[in-house]
Amino acid sequence: MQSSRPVPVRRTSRLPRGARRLQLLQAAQEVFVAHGFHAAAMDDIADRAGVSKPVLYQHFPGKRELYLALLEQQVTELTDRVREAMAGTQDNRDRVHGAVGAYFDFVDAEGGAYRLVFESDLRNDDEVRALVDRGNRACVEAVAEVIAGDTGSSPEQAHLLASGLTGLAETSARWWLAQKGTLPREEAVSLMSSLAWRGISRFPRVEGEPATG
Amino acid sequence: MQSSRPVPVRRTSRLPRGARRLQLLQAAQEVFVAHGFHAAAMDDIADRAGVSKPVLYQHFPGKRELYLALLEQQVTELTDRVREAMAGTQDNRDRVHGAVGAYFDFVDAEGGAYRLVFESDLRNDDEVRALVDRGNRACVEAVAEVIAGDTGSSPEQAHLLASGLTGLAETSARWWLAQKGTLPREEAVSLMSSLAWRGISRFPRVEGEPATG
DNA sequence: GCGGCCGGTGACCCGCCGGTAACATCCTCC
DNA sequence: GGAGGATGTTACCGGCGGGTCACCGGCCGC
Repeated sequence: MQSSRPVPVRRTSRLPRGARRLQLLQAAQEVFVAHGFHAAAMDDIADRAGVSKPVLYQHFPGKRELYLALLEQQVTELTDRVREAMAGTQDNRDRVHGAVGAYFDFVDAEGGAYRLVFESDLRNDDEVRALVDRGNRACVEAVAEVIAGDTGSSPEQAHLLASGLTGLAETSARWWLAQKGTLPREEAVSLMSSLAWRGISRFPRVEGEPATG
Repeated sequence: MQSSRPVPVRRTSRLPRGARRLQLLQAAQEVFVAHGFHAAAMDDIADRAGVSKPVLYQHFPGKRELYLALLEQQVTELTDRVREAMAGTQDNRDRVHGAVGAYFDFVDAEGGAYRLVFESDLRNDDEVRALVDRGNRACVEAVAEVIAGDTGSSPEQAHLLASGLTGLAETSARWWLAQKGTLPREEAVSLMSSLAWRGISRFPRVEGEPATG
């Protein structure tokens, strides 16, 4: 009963520029996450998007720039989550719980995009290194500010402590992800935030903060 | 006054096989550390050793194998340091201090070889990933054993806690290295081991261990 | 209904780099 | 003092993959 027009369902009908760009980013992310930067070929990405290679170059100047666009997204994603966790409360115990949770959520996000940030195989590229470092420093800074404010630590000490705590969160989140299934998220987050909190609370001297279980 | 024999001081006189092999490993490590696996060319390594490329292939079957040999050295180096720190005392506070110190020393070793382990850009290679993971797990395991023994934690909890502590040590060590000069090693290690110890001591329930300042 | 243009394609180019083949040199040992 | 086997060298190959060129086709406005 329908018109029997041939229209043989092109694998991916033509897309307006904006939509195509998003689809390409999606495809590129999947490939980069799965294989890393070096093992990912532009042909792979184009194939994954059901499109030919020149289309990629109509939207991005090169492989590296495509990668950088995705990386920046994820770096921003993580730093936002961490900053929100730190700014969202005045209770330091909650801050720790929230920040640890932020790392767990980031790592657990659909698609494994965290790999771009934590397992990039292009860190020898100056721009990539700068981007990743900037994200790291932003997270450390957010934590260090509170530490410096609430303890007698020097800025150098506060930053070192903060880097340790972010490392604790990142590493345990990744461990939990790898062992997924053995511990529910909430239990893992609670466990690790307890560890972090017991460590950092009442450091050198706190300005009046109850200890916690 | 000397004999005017031409003998134009060969850049590197011939070497017996064993010595050459060591020299090549050294040169390769320098190049891999400086540029990572992908950006390092076999020609670079050969040049660095003052030798031509085929010599490399007389000693190693390929670039990947050369890299793996170096990587394994460093993985072993780290796990040995950590295991020694855990086995070298019965005092858990000392264990924490020693283990944190192990990470700091590893990261601070001449040549920056730690990058092979912590910043490898070949983790998408199965064998590389397996090697790095094995090292990580060995460190986590060494720490988790003590935690599981001295607290009421389940094995899963103990391993998660241990992974967090190793992450704390690794990340803070690398931060300290990057900021080198602002804090002396002993102060940094003491600070971070205090943080870790305050966190982990008296976890769920310890079997009788004094808290520490 | 047709010209232009936007979105898309197949085929190609070429530089880099891992890996090798063929040849040179020197040291040893008899 | 010369055969033989290490040790090294020069010159080359081949393919992988990033990046581009010339071309196609259908839809839109006149």
